[in-house]
This record gives sequence, C-alpha cells and structure tokens, in this order.
Amino acid sequence: MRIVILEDDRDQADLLVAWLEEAGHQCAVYGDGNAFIRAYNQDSYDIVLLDWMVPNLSGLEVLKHLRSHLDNIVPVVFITQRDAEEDIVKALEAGADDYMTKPVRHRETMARVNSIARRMGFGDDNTSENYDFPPYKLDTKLRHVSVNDDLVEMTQKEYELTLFLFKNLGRVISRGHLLEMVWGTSSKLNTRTVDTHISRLRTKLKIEAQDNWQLTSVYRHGYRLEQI
Amino acid sequence: MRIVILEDDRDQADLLVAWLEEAGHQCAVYGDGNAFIRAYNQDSYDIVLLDWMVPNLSGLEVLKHLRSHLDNIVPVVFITQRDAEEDIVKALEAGADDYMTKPVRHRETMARVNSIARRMGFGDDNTSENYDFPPYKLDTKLRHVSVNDDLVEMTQKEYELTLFLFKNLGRVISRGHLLEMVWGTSSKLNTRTVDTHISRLRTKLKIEAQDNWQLTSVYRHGYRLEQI
DNA sequence: GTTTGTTTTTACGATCTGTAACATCACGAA
DNA sequence: TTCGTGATGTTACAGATCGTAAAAACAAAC
Repeated sequence: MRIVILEDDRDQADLLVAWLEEAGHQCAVYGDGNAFIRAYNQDSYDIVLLDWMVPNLSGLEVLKHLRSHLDNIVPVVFITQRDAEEDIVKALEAGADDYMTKPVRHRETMARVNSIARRMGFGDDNTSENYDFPPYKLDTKLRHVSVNDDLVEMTQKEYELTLFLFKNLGRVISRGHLLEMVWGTSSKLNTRTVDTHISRLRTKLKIEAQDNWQLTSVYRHGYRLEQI
Repeated sequence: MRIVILEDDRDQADLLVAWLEEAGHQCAVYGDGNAFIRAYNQDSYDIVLLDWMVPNLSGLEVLKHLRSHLDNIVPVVFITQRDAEEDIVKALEAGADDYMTKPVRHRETMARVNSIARRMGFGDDNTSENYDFPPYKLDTKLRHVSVNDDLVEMTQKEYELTLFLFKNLGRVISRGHLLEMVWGTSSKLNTRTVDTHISRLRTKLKIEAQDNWQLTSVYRHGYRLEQI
C-alpha cells in the first residue's frame, strides 16, 4: 500500500520506512506540515502516519486540514508521546482513526497497519468479499462486475481498476496512486493510460445512465467514484 | 480556523496562540488597536479575541470600529479583568458575542472557541447541508448550483468559491482568506485569480439580474456576497 | 507467422485556469 | 475640486489538462 509519513526525526522516519517497506509497502516521508500538505495536494495515499510534534504546523493542524480540505476518508494513525493523554483525545476527535505512542515498536506498528490494510480489503485475495452497491455488484471470487444483474464484459485491467475504485468510494485518487495500485508501476506519470481506462469504464458501467453515480475527474489530481 | 488576537501582553498572547495552534487554528496577533485595525483592513478572520486594555485604542473602541466599519458578523470574544463588570455590559452592547475574564484558562478558552467554531459549521463535515437562498440553491451532495431552478454550469473551482461565499454570506472575505480556503494556497497574494473568478461568478450567477443580491468588492480588502 | 484480444500511445478537440492587458473606478493628496 | 496612483472589472488568450476515438504496440494462442 501507499503510506505517507509526517515525521521530522530522520532516524525515526527511516525506522518506520524500513519496517513498512520490508512488509511490501511504498512509503513517502515529509518532514514538516507544509511539505506534507503540498504533497497531499498532488497525490493520494492509503494510510497516513502523523507525528504530533513537527515543525511548521502541528500534526493536529495537519490532520484538521487533511480532513476538511483534502481527504476525510483515508485512515490516519497518530503518533504521540506516551504521556500526552489529552493529545490522544484531541487527535481522535479531529478524525484520527488510531494512535500509537512513542517509542514506536515493530510489532505494534505492523499490527496497526495490517489491521487497517485488512479493513480496507487490501489483505491477500482471501478476502472473498463481495460488493453490492445497487445497481452495481462485484463478485471478487469470479472477478465479475454486473449492472442491474447484467454481467459487464471486462478485461483484467478494467476489473482491477473498477475494484479499486469501489474500494475507495468517495475518495479522490491520484493518477499516481492508481498507476501504482492497479498497474504496479511507480513513477511513469506521463501516460494517459489511466484516463483511457476511466473513459472506457464510464461507458461499460453506464455511469451516465445512473442518476446517483458519478465517476468524475478532479482537475490536476485524479478521479473519484461516488454514490450520491 | 483563522483567529486574530488583540493583546499587548506578549506572554499572554503567546499562551493563547500556543493553545489555539495546538488545536489546529491559525493565529495572528497584534499588540495595539491601530495595528489590529490596519491588519483587519487587509484581511479577514473567523474569530476575533479582543483584550480590553491595550495601548493606543481601547478594546471597546476597536470593537466599535470593527462593527461599524469592518465586519459586523465575525464573532468577537472580549477579554477583560475579572472585576470590571460594567465593561462586560458595554462590550456586549457594542456587539461582542462572548467574553472571558483574566486570567484566561485553557479549558475555558478552548470551550468558547470551539463553541463558536461549531456554531459556524467548522466543526465536522456538515457537507450534507444544502443551501436555499432564493433564487439560489446549492446542492452540496451533487455540487450543483441553480438559479431559479436552472442548473448553472460550473467548474470545480467556481463551485468551491460559490459555496464558500454562501457560507460567509454578508461577510467581507479577504483575498488571502479566499486563496487559503478555496485554493489551498497560503502566501501568493500577488495574483488576480480571485478577481477573475469572482467576475466569472457574477456572470454565471446572473447577480446583476437579481435586484436583491450583490457580489461587491471592498476596496483593498476582498469581496462580499450579500442579500439586501 | 497469423490471429485475436488486450493494453498503451497518439491525436485532437474541448475544457479548465491563471495571467496579461486595458479600461474603469476608488481613494487620498494637493 | 482635480489629479495621480493603484485597485478592480472584464475580456482575451495561452498553457495545461481531460475525454474519447482510433491507431499502434503488445501478448498469448493457434
């Protein structure tokens, strides 16, 4: 998964990155609040790890900005000093999903990240979970998508993209994010492949014909599938 | 939120700023009445904290000037000595929304600020709210704006700006404030982007054709959308 | 090698958005 | 009051971005 970390302590960040990359995740690290927000303006991630004490803008400020302006769905794990209990309350109230206290430990970190991953259905393929958002149905076992119970003929890539979009319903997903999670190619941002596939999905899923669904582009960012 | 503080005691101000920034707010501090008014001439805020005793112009004078010349909507919290009860009456009569007595305490301060924040709808995502100001209607779910039930074709930026203006009906909003809340860019004040977009909105919303609506510029400040 | 189905690139028109340009307006100084 | 300076209103435009169709590249099966 794509994980972004806000942490000004270099060593601390390196440690987290090492653990997470070992587990097969992709990490981006920013050292201060403004850099983090600038980055999130251009891109999207699957998990956010926020340190409380960072230069420039506190983690809490970043969190509030994230929730109100950028993404109020992405899971956020807050990292704070062990003794600052009231910080925890504030962080959770402001929309954090979980927290850890410093010093962070390997097992705990991976447990929390994996828990989120599982909850998001990113585990292995044993999550034979199905999705039912009328008129759409996804059968993850058979890799079938249907509209009003009519099977939609889809290629591999189209199915993967559809599944990912449904897993991130309501969120703006950057092209980089899609390329990485669906195509597996990091870098390589100067391609129009994503756009082409989105266009094809719009046709195949008959999005236009549904009055409560839209698959919209967000200028200079990416795409969002939502039910309204 | 954007909070401006008038307080000449450096320590006192630092304390307030620390608390407020910790809670994710953005603060500006001025030490005397004239500086405060000069600042408010150039910018707008979501909350004003006014100390009673400041050099140059008393808090009450500042408040009166603020209400009569600058902004008679922004919530003002007045800070006064514990024993000066008559000051409180005067302050509330002059248009203050709330007051606190010195020495200010953490819990109390945050409670009052949060209350205002909640009242202003800055709390959580009350984004499912719709707005109905005839002949204008905003559907925040569909991100649609209509005039006399005719859908107005808008780009995303235009919609965001419209929404923000309606959320701040009757208030003068500085360009800096708009750039920060709609564009997400602090700094960068030497652009005419806001003006251009406002102009486009005037056309699309047919402001001129409505005899009880105006979207006016306030010289060297910003813009105000109001129903008259 | 050919066929067939999939994926990516290319191409081009439409759309979005900030800047430039210039006319007009507001305000303060003389 | 008049005048000058800087701010605003508005339109035009340029560069970037997006939608989509069609061509090209690729890959697997025959």
